[in-house]
Amino acid sequence: MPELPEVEVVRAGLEPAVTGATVSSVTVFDERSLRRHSGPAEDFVDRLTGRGIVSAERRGKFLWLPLGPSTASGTEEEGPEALVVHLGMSGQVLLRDRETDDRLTRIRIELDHPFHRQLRLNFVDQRIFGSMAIDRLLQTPDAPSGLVPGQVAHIARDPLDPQFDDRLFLARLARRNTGVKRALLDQTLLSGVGNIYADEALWAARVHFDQPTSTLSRPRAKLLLAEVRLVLAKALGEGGTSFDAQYVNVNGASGYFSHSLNAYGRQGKPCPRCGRPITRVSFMNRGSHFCAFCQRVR
DNA sequence: CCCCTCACCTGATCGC
DNA sequence: TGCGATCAGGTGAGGG
Repeated sequence: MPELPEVEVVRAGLEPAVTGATVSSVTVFDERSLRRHSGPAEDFVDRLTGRGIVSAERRGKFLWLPLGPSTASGTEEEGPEALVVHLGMSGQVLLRDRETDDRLTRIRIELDHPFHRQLRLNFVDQRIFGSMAIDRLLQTPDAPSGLVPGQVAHIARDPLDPQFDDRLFLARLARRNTGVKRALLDQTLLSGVGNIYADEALWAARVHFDQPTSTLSRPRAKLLLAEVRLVLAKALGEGGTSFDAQYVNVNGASGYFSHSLNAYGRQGKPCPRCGRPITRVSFMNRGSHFCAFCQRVR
């Protein structure tokens, strides 16, 4: 699902259900879904079983559930840990009762919750680009208040984060020597933006995807950042973008934002601004959708 | 250090 | 119906 709005929909759906719950059992059906876990499946299962879940956090497209103290004694000086989830291209976290199975479930986590009683988290992932992992929580240099998993430490804040630093972003962007869409997709520069919302924000700001970052004027860069924020916030308000049942919230429901797309997936259809057809070109092994009239390199 | 390409995967869908 | 080709919203390792 997974750009910022879709991941945030999952995080927000998970939070009330998992906070205060205890992991009662873990089943790994496909070990490839542990690609970001350093260790075998048994290690993942052992370290997760019996742990309490403290909250549900997110940075960019990474999601994590901080864990309470381990019941295994003597190892707590290692510091706090979290269950890290990345949805990749096709991952879902589905909140179910203990009887419900989902096709393509790669990992199943069963929870006991004081109010919601017995729950089941099915991690479903067609392409297995997503993953779960247990990772240590670290203090990051840019976050005096926040702990993030080690594997998320290099990810920048997202533009909806109140602590996102606009001036720092604009300065780093201007120093880049690449095309602006590449920069938008670079999660170490700003996080949460993927192919859909990059194309949508570029369309809204009337910027060509391959405009060199070094020649993008500061006013246009600021406008682009503002449009990134707008499109992310709007999509979040509509429950994310889903074209099919692949992108859903924790209850399996789809978002509505696909009805609001102006450029992404609309090749051949009229640009909502000027009426000329939207172009699709291959770029970075994916599609870039833009209006060749409204969005020109300059 | 920065930038870019590519490998990693499966399943749904489309055209023949 | 069947079969091969094509496509999909992400990330990080490794080469230049």
